[in-house]
Amino acid sequence: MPELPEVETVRRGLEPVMVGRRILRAEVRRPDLRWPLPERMAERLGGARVRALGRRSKYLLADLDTGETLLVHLGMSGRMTISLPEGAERMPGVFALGHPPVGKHDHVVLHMEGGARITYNDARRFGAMDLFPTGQTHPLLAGLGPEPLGNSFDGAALARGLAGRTMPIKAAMLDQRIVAGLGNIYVCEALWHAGIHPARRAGRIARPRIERLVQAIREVLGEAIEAGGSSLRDHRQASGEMGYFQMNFKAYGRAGAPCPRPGCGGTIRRITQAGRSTFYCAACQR
DNA sequence: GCTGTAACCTGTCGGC
DNA sequence: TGCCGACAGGTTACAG
Repeated sequence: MPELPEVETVRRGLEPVMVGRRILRAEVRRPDLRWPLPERMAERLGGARVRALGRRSKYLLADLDTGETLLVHLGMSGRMTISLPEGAERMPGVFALGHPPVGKHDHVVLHMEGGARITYNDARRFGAMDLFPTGQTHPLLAGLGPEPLGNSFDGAALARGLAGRTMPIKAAMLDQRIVAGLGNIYVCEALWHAGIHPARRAGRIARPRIERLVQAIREVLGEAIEAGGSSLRDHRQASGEMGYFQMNFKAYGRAGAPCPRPGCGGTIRRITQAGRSTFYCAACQR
């Protein structure tokens, strides 16, 4: 699913209906996501006020005034959608009024102060939720590498992460310990922009090309967030709207199409690496 | 310790 | 129209 831009888009959509507001009631309809939901989650969320809504890598983090933080991961197919009751005052980021009927894969529903309803839907149940003491580091966050849009991510940091690695650069960029938040789509896109072949050994990429890759990652992620993420099968913004970055894909999902780099003339190819599809241009990615 | 692969679960799409 | 297999944005466990 959702890679960093999609999760950030969802976070921005949820912020106006969550931050500063109380969760009046939490409804757990199915407790077995990737792991069982935390004990008494509905009781622990009910009545809590959301102090802040942040993001680390692909995880959403809601700090509550109960001293706990709600961690949410959307897995491959998870969605968080907002609905407002009929007749409610319109809010930024929410364009539809009226609560839709609860769906088969709506696993958790948060009834918010102000009338908004936030629904966590995840058909494949690869997603996760947990509660942990605010200020502590959750085990799932402990080993994460630098945020690709943060100040600590630069050529030197990436070079340190790749040093000595014999795995393909594509696999290394998907390793959340090296850089956190990238997934299959944006790794393919960033490697295309940087002109780096996805099968190249990670530890053998020259420093100037690593710098170029860092720049490509920042640009691709930044542009994707501005476009509201990419909507393929499952992703929607919290408002229910689609994202539009898929219109800008240069390599991902374009097997057989001409490489869009001016003057290249190559063709986008699809290969399988570590069981995942990789799209690249063999002519201009070396 | 590092790397590659299978598995988790469900929906969608294309081919026959 | 219906069935079947391939594939899908992530992450973990395990084998080599």
